[in-house]
Amino acid sequence: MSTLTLPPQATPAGLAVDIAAFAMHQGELQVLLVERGTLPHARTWALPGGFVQLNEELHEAALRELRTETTVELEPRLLEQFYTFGAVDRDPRGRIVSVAHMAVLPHGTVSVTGGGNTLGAGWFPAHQPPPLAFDHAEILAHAIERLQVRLEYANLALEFLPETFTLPELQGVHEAILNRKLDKRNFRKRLLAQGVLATSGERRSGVGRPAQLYRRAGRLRLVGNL
Amino acid sequence: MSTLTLPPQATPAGLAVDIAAFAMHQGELQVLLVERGTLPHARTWALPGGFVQLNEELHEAALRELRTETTVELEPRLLEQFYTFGAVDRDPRGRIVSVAHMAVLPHGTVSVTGGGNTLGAGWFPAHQPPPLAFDHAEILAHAIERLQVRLEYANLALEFLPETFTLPELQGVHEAILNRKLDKRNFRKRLLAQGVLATSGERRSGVGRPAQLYRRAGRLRLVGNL
DNA sequence: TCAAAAGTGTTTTAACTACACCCATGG
DNA sequence: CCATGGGTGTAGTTAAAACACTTTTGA
Repeated sequence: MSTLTLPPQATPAGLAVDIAAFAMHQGELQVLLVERGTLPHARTWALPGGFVQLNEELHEAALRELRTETTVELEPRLLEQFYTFGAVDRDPRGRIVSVAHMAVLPHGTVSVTGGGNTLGAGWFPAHQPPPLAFDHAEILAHAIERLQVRLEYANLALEFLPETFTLPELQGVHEAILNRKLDKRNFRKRLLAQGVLATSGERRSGVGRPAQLYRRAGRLRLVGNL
Repeated sequence: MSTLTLPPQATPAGLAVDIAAFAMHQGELQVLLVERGTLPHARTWALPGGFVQLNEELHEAALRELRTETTVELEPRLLEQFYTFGAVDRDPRGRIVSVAHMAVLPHGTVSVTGGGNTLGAGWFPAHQPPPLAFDHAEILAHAIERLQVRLEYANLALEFLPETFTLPELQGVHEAILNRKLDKRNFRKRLLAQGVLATSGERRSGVGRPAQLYRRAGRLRLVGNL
């Protein structure tokens, strides 16, 4: 597992992945964090992540770390590498380069428990995270930025919701990601004009007037590269 | 230089950088390639690149490789990491992960010669490159995509030009990067409305009517991260 | 005076913003 | 009947696209 035929001029560095995994809970954008159980930064919250194995692809490593460090029940709906953090001094253990990924976990992904070397796992407000280990605060900030960019031209918000959903729910996802309020009428106009939503006939009961249910009319998203 | 205190679970991989360095020549977007002198892919054209040293930042490694593999006279005006290519089988020597960078070399960067392990270096049409080693064709394609995106909201095209330039020259840079023709009147309107150009008084003589010279009125670009 | 390249305006269209009231339901 | 949340339309503004002729210079 550890034998390697690198050329002599290659100075091996530690290769890691970190994952900023997002979900919506209580109408808020939340990020999945783990409490580190080992040094450095023991008992500090961090993004889930770990070292890449020699025979696995980067996004496979990200998925594996998500699954072993936190018990999330569902498959991520989107997993995308967004930047590689490689500052010489970012990890006191030596030169460790982290390929940072952004993941979207679908609706229903709620209970998370620690696993592997972590003391625990939990959801935290993505826009106001607790103090984080290493350079993970920076990584998280960039992940949110990328999430906001993706929101525009992929219809990424759908990934946060169950198969059928109402327009106010969808608007809530957009607002939580962008961290600002949107105009109801303009939002509906824009989304419906895209033609990617189909009405799903039924209605969902609540406190006030029932809302029209929609489902996606279009394509799927891929987990993978670029 | 090669001693490292990585934790035991870290499986060291080779860490490399590759650079897609662009410049404008003869009104065409060109990319800097080197002819490999060593196996694998000896005598094949490739993006300049190489292994990152343990004590250097990723963008420093990219600059160093640019300088040692190709003799380029000038500093790049922009150097930006854009994606990390880490497929298990992308390099026959073993697991080597490449943090790909995009660079813009300013006007005047013309003569390039090989250096280091390369047999030679030269400029090639970026949109129609020769066959490339490893996964470098894919890397180059993504670099061009990123260049096109950056063109919009950074005024990146200025980086390809000397300090003073004419609007037709600037339009030519945009057209070469986007690989399509633009409308002269709309281009001028849009660029001048941005207010980042200042007239530079003088005029440059040529075949037809002389053109107004401009210079940037605004900010500088940084070499570095994000 | 001709060739060659620079320069210049208007109209149409699409997209985004701001903004206030009525509707359907459950309690 | 009232509280709660869902649903609807218009007018103004801004940004982009299409489109053809005149001006300045050197040869």
